[in-house]
Amino acid sequence: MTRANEAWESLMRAYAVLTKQFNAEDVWGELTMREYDVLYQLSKCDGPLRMSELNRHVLLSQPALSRMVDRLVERGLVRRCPDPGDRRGVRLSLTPAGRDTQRAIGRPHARSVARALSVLTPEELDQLAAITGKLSQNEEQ
Amino acid sequence: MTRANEAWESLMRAYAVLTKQFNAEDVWGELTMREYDVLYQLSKCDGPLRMSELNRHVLLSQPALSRMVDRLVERGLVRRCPDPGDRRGVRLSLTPAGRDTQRAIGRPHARSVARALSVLTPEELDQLAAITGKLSQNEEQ
DNA sequence: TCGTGATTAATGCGTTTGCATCTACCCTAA
DNA sequence: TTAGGGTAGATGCAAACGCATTAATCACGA
Repeated sequence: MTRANEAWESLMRAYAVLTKQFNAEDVWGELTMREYDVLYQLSKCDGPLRMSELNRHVLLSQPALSRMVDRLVERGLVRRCPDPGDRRGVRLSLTPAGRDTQRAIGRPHARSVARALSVLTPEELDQLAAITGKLSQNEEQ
Repeated sequence: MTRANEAWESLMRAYAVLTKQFNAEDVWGELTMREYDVLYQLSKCDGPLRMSELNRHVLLSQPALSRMVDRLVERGLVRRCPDPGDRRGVRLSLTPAGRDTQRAIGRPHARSVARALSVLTPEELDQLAAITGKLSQNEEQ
């Protein structure tokens, strides 16, 4: 077993353990964690986001994301507008209600995250962010 | 945004990007990535594994895991035996065919992993493993 | 011994997912 | 201008998922 494989396994394990822990917390209200993730990704970019761009950051297949956006639009949390420059495309953005919901859930969730990662030193947090950032950068081989 | 939150987001992003990348590789044959994960977890422990223990390491709800094991048993890859010490429990282990399948898929997948993580130095790999290991250790708050 | 609460895994059921496919649109080159 | 290949996102459908609940067993104290 190489070092790379051990590192990946350890990363997966941390992701699984922490995700389960966060999911068990009682902060999600009317959303699932996956739905929150979509709202969060949209909240980060001020401008509207393309479906395909959003799909790159979310762990869902393209059809699953398409339908999840359907539901979020129906619930009044997300807006789906045609892209003026590309009539195939779609521009997604949060509605005010969507932004409120994201914030209301994001606050306590951020506290959970901070608590779970409080076992790390500030240096380790920086190292973790730097290393994982490097990993997601070279998206294509 | 605290350092902890940035680190967690970066970790999530790396997990999403790499998972999608691995999933797109043509190495999974008759298994899904989630099914492979179950076989892999079983392959790591030589002794039989309890359902609840396995569920701790896999990103699936308890009922979903129960039914996935059903399918894997039906396909002859996993054995489900009663636990002699606790008649509520179940002991899971790989069949020879399950072990073969895990190895056949694990080899090329391990190469994909090594390639994807080759952007990191050996020191970074060690740091990543150490830090994520620390994260999954304090499983309970 | 018995009863109460906790734990383990399975099942009913409505919802969500992924795969394959489809439609609509973009883009380049002949 | 138009044909052909590529890309964006939606849809049909079977499979898989999560939530809530159940059945069976354990464990401990009265």
